[in-house]
Amino acid sequence: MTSTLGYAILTALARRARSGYELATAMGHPLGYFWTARHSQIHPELQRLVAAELVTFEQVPGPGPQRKKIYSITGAGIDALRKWTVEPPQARPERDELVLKSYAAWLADPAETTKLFQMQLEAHERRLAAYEDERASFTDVPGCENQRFGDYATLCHGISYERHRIDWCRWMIDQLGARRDAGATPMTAWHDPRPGGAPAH
Amino acid sequence: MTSTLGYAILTALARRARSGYELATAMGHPLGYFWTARHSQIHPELQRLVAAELVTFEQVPGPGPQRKKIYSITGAGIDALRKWTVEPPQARPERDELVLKSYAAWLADPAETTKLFQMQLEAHERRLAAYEDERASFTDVPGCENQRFGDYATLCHGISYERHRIDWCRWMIDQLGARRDAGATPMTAWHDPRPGGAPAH
DNA sequence: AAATCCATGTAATTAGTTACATGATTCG
DNA sequence: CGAATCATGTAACTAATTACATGGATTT
Repeated sequence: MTSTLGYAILTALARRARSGYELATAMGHPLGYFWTARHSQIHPELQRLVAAELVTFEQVPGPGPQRKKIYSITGAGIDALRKWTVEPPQARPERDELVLKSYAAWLADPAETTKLFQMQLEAHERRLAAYEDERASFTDVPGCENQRFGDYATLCHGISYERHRIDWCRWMIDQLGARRDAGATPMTAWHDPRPGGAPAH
Repeated sequence: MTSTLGYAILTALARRARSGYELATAMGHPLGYFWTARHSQIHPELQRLVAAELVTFEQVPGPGPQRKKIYSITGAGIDALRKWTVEPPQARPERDELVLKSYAAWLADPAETTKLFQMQLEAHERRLAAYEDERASFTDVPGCENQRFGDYATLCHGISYERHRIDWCRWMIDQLGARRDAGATPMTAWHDPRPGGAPAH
């Protein structure tokens, strides 16, 4: 019955008890990289989770109008989360505006399209660098029963995703700059660099 | 003013005129891989696009209650689409249920989590094989001013994406099976296979 | 005769964003 | 004293899905 947002909140509370405010800001890093919600969505969802007895709260004094609530996950909450974790995710329809733009790119000015992909490429490169820095702060690879395994696994996903995006943006930029008569680069050279030598990242 | 769905429809109509029904089914392949909508969303959006004069329609007889409408893009529609294509996409919050599950995986039974990732891996492998088959049907790489460039570019994106997902799922499965005491595999060996030898795909 | 496809629309509901509303504490 | 932070909530709106509603043509 619980929505995916509900499970995202349970996932966060399983790590430690938090206030609704903390949850809303935690939907920044690292949870926000793969699930986000505003406080206006979080507060009503917490009320539903409390009603379902998957979560409880403890009222603690201020700051603010003395009404800070610290939410924690219950035993039933942990059980529900465990079950949900191993169930196949419900298929979400893909909606990727940049890919859509690439599908319409034949209509646009190649120089302008190149600028767009250049900007996107740089954004992905910045994100990749930040993720790699963060990964470097791990001295060991946490075992899968360790809470920190989640941090590491999602970081690995982020790094892999940014690299995929960087590869594709670079290929797009190359295609957009290719002389029509000289023949475009077949994608294989870009996207299957594993066996032999490859363009350096 | 036009929504992204509006531009997705313009992108489809720029290729050829279609009925609302055809648009709804075209949101299957290939457009559906990066933008989808149901007919209940498409029909009202078409009405808005007609009102904005970005699209016109021609009523043609049946089948059905003699009210089939063939929509085509106008000159103003092409202009609007060209402008939109090179503008930076509006940031969409990431929502990835599988990554969220990986973040909660430390709580779940590793054997069950492995099953989940194994299923996901197989689905990605099937999709990759289908995309690669489709790519093989291209005898040349279309130039970026060619309408078919859009098909090729989005196909390349799909192939790159599926490979990234396959890499990550395999790494997850490996981690979940790793003996805790023997030490987990550092991600670098999986995710940075470029310079040296790498596990075969 | 029934099922499926072609074809277009509206209504109800859920998910999510933006804006509105309030108020104490802390830092500069 | 003003701005930022901590803190919780509701209201209005947009986006999107599911369900409701209709009906002719074609295939089994």
